[in-house]
Amino acid sequence: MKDILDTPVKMPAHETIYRALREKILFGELVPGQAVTIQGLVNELAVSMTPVREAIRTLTAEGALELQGNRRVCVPIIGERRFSELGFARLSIEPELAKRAALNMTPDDIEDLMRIDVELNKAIDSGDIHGYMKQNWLFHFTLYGHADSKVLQPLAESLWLRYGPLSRIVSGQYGTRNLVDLHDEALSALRDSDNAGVGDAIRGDIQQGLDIVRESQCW
Amino acid sequence: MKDILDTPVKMPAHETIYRALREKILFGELVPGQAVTIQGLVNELAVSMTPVREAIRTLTAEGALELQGNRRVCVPIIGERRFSELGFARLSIEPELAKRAALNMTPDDIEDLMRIDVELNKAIDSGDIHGYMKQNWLFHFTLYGHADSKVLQPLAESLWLRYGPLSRIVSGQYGTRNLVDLHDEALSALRDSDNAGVGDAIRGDIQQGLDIVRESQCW
DNA sequence: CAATCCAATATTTGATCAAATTATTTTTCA
DNA sequence: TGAAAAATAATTTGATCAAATATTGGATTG
Repeated sequence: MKDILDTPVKMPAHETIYRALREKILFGELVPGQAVTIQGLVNELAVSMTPVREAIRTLTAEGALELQGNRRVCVPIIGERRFSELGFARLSIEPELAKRAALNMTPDDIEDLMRIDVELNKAIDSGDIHGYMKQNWLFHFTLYGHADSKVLQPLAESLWLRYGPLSRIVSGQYGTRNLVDLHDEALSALRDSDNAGVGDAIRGDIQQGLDIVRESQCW
Repeated sequence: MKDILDTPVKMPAHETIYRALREKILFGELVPGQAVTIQGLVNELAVSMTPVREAIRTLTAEGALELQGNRRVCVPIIGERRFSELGFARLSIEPELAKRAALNMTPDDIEDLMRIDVELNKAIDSGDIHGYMKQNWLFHFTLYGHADSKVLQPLAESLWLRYGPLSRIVSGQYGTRNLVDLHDEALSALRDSDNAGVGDAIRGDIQQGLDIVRESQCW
């Protein structure tokens, strides 16, 4: 019989490597165009090739990395065309995910989200770009997590992996001062159990972010 | 300097393995719940572990395979909940993809699609389920291919990888006799350069398929 | 029924080979 | 002779394999 405490204390190396790389991409530590070499990671992380290869394969399948013809991989460069697709997909998936999440959330869950929003605003006020990136991600995905979705959530994660580096560039250019979001509207709708309203707030939040990136013309 | 003929004659082993497995899942040769072991593939395909691991990682990231807690992998079992998500995502992505594809298609491209539709109908008439699965996939994805989409198309492929096994089960239960589609409507809209109409036809086609699977209650 | 052992399987490593990039040298032509 | 192009060598990187290690699930046994 399985124990209730089902926490696997030991994580496979490929999983560890995957998470480390993923974080770097998601929060913009790796810039678009930057090469990611297997051997480089082998040396940097003191592990063997196979788990590194697996981590890279996973990230590549998720769109976070891209195979260049010559069997090299790099962080993809997003042009206007792909940005448009990314925006369409995010607007199609994430509001629905938020709506489905709202359906399942308890007052405690909402408080968790409020705490994250507080941290987020602190990061904005202090100009901490990495903190902003992280808390913003955390806000969206602790929300989405409550949808208990095995299909839509991975899709959203894949889209954020591609959006992250772009967003990081824009934040780096303009700082965090004039960043705004519709998280308060989302939280307010959550408290009112207005599920559709949560979806609408998230849609607005995404649209706002997309507009900022589009205006910055970083391609 | 590089030659104009840049055709890589040799494909990496992990790519070959990936494609073979992918086909089997896509066209229902592997049924939901079926286990996929690394060693099994090593013996079956007479290759080494590393490329097999990579192929499995890629398919897992695409949702075509699923990690069971105990580091085993199997073809995922789709329940009602996930089916609903799958349907929502397909309806959100694929009509848009079709619309964008229509924008770029020449009369020759449309003829290619008509030829595929002829083959598809032959497969239906002869009760060839595998042929039906393959030609139906081919119809949708040669269409989608013209959208030249690096974001939406991979999403659609990922969704089909999960939809395939389900669709195969239903076809196996009821045969190909009463299968219908809206491909003629799509082709007709294509000939009229009615891009939105192409999207609508594909939406209808997908909805029809979803309804059939839902009615069959295969969970 | 629980603890322990065993077989099957997954994970990781280090080594080897092949391909691609970069650096260097040689050749060619004005 | 000098500069650009071509060829070649050296280095880096990727792909594959086979062996060693670790984990899991089930059988065995007390």
